[in-house]
Amino acid sequence: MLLLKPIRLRTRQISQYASAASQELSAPKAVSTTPPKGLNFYISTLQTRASVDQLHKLHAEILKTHFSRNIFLLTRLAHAYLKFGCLNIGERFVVSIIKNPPLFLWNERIKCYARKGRYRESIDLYYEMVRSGYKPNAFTFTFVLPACAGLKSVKDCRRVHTDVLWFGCEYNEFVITALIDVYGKCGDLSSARQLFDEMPVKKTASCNALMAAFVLDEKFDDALSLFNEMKKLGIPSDTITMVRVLQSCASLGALQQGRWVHEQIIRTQMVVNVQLGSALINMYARCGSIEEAHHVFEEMPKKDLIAWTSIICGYGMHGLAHLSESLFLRMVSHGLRPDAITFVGVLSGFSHNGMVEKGWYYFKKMSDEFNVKPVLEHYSCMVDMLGRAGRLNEAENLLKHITVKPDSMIWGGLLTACKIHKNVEMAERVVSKILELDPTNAGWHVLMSNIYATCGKWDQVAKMWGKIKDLKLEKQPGWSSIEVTGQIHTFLVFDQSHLMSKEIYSYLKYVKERMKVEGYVPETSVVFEKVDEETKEEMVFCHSERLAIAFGILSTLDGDVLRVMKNLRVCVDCHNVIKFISGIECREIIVRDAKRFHCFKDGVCSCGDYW
DNA sequence: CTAGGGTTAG
Repeated sequence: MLLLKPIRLRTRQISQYASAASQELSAPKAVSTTPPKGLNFYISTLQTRASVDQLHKLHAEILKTHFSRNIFLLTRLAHAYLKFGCLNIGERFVVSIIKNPPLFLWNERIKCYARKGRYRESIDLYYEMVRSGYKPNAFTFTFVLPACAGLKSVKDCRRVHTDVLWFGCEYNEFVITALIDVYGKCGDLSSARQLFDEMPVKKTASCNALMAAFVLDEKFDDALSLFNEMKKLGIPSDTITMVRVLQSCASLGALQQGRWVHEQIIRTQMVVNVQLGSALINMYARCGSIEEAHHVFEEMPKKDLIAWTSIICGYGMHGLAHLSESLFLRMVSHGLRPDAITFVGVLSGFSHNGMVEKGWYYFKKMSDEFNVKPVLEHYSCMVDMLGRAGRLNEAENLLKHITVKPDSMIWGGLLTACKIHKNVEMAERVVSKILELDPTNAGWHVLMSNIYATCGKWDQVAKMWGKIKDLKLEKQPGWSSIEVTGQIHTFLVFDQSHLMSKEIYSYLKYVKERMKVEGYVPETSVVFEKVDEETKEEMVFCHSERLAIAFGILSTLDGDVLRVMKNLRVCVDCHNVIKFISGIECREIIVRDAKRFHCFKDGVCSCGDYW
């Protein structure tokens, strides 16, 4: 109690000085006649400086007074510089003048390093501080923990976490939220969840942090249940919550839920800022409704680079490369500078449409005109584009001459092209490169064995599968999902676990018979195992996308659009069957595969059978 | 004298 009084007195004193100072500033002539300024004047003026420039001027003024060696004032000055992000100047003060900085200055330094992305230095400074005998407080932890997140360092995170307990900050909600965030970003979801569960009072920010952890770990269902839980508990959602929820809907392909969230945003008159707008565009695009994505885009009052990039990528994914290009040109005419990601969107769009010349043109334009240096992803688009178009030698040549080190994915694009164009010789060359870089991924072995199978080299196929078995590699199973009345249903290959399994299989049988009447022969070349023709038919018959679509047809109304998601690429036979179903059922069927969208309507697909 | 969670591709 006794301590409070002088502090109150001092605050009043400072504000008196401050108002005197502002009067002084509005009457410039009076400067020479005013009495010398006191310490309090400088301290309060320091807090009101709006720019580094103003701070420099005040600094110069202080150096001319007898306060030039006043540690208290210089500490505040260093603090003010650090608040503006002037790390070098701030640090110079600490090194040369302020030998024993007070806690708040340590905190500000740790924060400054962390915000500049110099995470290691931020964390090391924290350790140095503790070693020097300072007691960190809750502020310290909320500054150093994001640095641990930046490095994704669980080791540092745990060490700091023990300090949180040791110094008694484990009940501070800011600290807990920061801890949830770091554990989430480091991939330790269970620690994040445990901290969250033990929180007595949960708030919006802590929910958002856990939701981010779910999304990062691809636990989208959990993210959505947490969102529902928030509503039940009466915890308000904000734009950050909505961004996370929309990301989850986008990943799940849950269009109906996404639409519902959009309605909520409109109903609650939430401000649609660029982040939320981009998240909406992305959700609609990735859920197969490019029209709605475009609508959101046009309605956004302010569009930044990311909003433009989102819609450009959206059109690219949907195989509408000409629209993607015209939006790109519109963006440039609005004076925005495209970045590396914008070009990935544009180039991948051309790649899906086989527009090789346009692709090359933009690839050159990128560095010549926009000063964007090509990185691995751009080369990857070009290799896919050339390879898919059958220009395998050009693709291989490009890969040999790039300045960056190719990864297994980019070689993988070429390997896929080798499969499409049945070039075993190049494939063998390519796969050896891939296996040097990524020897334990079963996917490459499978792909290579499939290439051997297309050419009838069954002894080699057997050899590849032998390797998979010897190395105990696991093949990624194919799955597809579909949203029906807001519920996501997931199917695996051969899946018979669904409640409507019987109906699904008999529907598919019916489709097959109708197709056979019209002269359809199952495209069994996609089955790469040496089994008889009948078994092969059975195997493609049970592909997951087919099960999902059959279920969709059986459980929705005539004319409803079906939207299906698949983790791998669609096989040729399924592509034929889906085209047929879209014709006989008069349905629009939109399938999102690992790379792009296929929109089936009236017996044809938007990809023009090029994928 | 300082606080936590956010947008785009592959």
